[in-house]
Amino acid sequence: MAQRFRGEWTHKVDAKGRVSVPAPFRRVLESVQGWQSGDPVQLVVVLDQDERPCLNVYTTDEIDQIDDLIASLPRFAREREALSTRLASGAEHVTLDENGRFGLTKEMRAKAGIEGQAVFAGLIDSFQIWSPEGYEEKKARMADWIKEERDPNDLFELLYAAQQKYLG
Amino acid sequence: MAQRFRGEWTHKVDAKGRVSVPAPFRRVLESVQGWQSGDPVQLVVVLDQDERPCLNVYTTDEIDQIDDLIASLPRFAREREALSTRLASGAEHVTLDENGRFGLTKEMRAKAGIEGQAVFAGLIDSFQIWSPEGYEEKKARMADWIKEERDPNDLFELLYAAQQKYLG
DNA sequence: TTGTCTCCCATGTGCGCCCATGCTATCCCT
DNA sequence: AGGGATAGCATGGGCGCACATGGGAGACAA
Repeated sequence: MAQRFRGEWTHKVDAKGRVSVPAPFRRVLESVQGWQSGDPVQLVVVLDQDERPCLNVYTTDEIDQIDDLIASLPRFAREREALSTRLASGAEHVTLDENGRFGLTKEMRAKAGIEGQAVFAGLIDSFQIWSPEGYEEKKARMADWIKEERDPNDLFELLYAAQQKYLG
Repeated sequence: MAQRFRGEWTHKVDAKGRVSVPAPFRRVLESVQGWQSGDPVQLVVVLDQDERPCLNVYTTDEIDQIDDLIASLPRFAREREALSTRLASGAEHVTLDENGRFGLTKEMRAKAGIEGQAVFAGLIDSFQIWSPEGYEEKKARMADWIKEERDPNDLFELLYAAQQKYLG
């Protein structure tokens, strides 16, 4: 089992809009199919599907899987275009420089509300980038949601329910 | 896996009706079967099948697949004729100049409502060209549609649902 | 001619590539 | 255990090239 994205880091956004991807995350990005030492490290940055002010980042393997799902839909289906618009138009293919950095475009920064600092938060098979304030708020909301959704308090119960829902 | 069309760019339409194809899109267009460095870059521009004011652009590989798809439909099916009409009559085979530009005919510009600026929007294996206003409207519609369609919260849920619908 | 499209050449700017710096944590040797 | 060397990492900055855009000259049609 490949390593996964775990942990939180806060990094600076420099004058050119560049951010360093946390080194442990780079290790994961390097673990994709076919990557070799020396190859440029690649990733895909996607605006949040729920229009929250944050960016979702995927490995190329992960995004290939999503692309394949979409490609499996009928070519002119409305769903296909709607999903592609979200997952492709609001996205960007990026390669890291030799220091493990990449540039966030002005639009991306604006939509994610990111200025001087960016929080990198691992989500197992992807990670997110938030402004420090946005991230605090998200964490609070998630905690609330978990409390509402489940009584009483067991995360594993939630996981089990989700499994039932999607895997039958 | 080849790179795919991702991201949004807004480029100018010059006095002669020319537009620059975003460089990352050119890279994808170059990735078609048999292309070599130095070869002219080719693409196919098609008027929208739903008669929206936009242009759909495909790689030559992709258009071949669509042609095959149409050929596989029953010869007298209405869908077949409708699709062929759009894809043949309202389509144009184009090669880029050495700066990565091509000329939009007056007719194309008129039908897509494009004047001073053109928005290029990636859709994984094709991309679209819109006027800035038209594109904003489309995105709003797509967002509305997604909101209606899915209960309550995850875009990927919608993706799974679409798969169920089409693939059983 | 006039208008339209195509092939070149020109230009400025922004982004990506590369080199540099300082910090920290780890390891190794004494 | 302590101290010094070292390697990995976050961050800064400079420079050059690729890219977006403008315009001129020629080709072809009306």
